[in-house]
Amino acid sequence: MVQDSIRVLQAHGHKLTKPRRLVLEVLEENEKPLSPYDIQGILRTRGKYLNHVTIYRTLDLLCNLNLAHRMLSSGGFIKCSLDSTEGCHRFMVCQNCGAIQEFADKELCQEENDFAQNFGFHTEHHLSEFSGFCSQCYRKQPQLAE
Amino acid sequence: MVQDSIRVLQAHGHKLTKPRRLVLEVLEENEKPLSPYDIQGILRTRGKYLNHVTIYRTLDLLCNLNLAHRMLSSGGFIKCSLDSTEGCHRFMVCQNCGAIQEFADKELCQEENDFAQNFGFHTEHHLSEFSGFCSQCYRKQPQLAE
DNA sequence: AGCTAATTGCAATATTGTTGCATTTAGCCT
DNA sequence: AGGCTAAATGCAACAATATTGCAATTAGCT
Ligand SMILES: [Mn+2]
Ligand SMILES: [Mn+2]
Ligand SMILES: [Zn+2]
Ligand SMILES: [Zn+2]
Repeated sequence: MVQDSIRVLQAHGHKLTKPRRLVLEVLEENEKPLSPYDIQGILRTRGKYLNHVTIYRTLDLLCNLNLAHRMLSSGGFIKCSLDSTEGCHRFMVCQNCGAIQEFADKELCQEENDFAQNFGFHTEHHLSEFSGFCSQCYRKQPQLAE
Repeated sequence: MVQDSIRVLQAHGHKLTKPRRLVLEVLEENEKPLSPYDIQGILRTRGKYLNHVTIYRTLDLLCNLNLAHRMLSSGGFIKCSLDSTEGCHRFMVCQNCGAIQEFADKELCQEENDFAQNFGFHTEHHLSEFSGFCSQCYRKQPQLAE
């Protein structure tokens, strides 16, 4: 919900502006990653103009608050679809249809922390992207996954 | 070793050219991620000029062969420091000094695969970046990690 | 309603990435 | 060793993405 993001935004002392609400709305509606200029384009088709600088700055802010993420695979931005996963953001990216599913798992985090600990590394944040095939694409075109 | 990468390169039917060797050497020497233009700059200080297009194309190739990776955190490229980890590339990134340590773990992969399977997702590749503090930075400035 | 720090838009610039095509070259074959 | 050719490079032009400083606007407060 856009409303939830707005709450977080304000809880951190940021203002709720029209541009920020518009960007949040676009991210909310799109399950696939969007570039800053994608967002600008989508808004333009609705008669809403935002300067790209504003969009960049908004996305920066949202990423800092973990309300959005930048995907490694595409470089585009996507809304964080989970709450209270501070420090753990995991994505399954279908290499066929591009669909993205975010998930989180405390046990996985724990195991990863332990593993890194062996190197003397103290983990604060976990970020991962698994690429493969979503259930639909796997069923439809199993040969792709050979 | 640059030599190892060259072998992989040739095993896939690609030519070993001067530009490719130069890029491999630069990646080999630098433990931190470099952008294409960084690489060009480094080479220039040695009197070696490479067109940026060539560097882009070389990095593309190296990434496709899993001889290099593009880091999520910085966007820069870094040499893959492990062999035979086809489909699994994990990094610990020190948020203080920027040092990067690559590692891999089959068990972790298995658990992640199983987890994704619950969503009907068939995982092919694992990519992850953990950010935190390397042993040195953690010792020196424990307050940073609070 | 008025105040003010935060935010936005604008303009200019910088950086990063792509494409088509002529030239060069690595690896192979005499 | 010298020639052949597909692969790779460099160049030029362009396209897309990203950053900065500053003046104008505005959200959230009193
Ligand atoms: Mn998230
Ligand atoms: Mn690797
Ligand atoms: Zn799919
Ligand atoms: Zn460190």
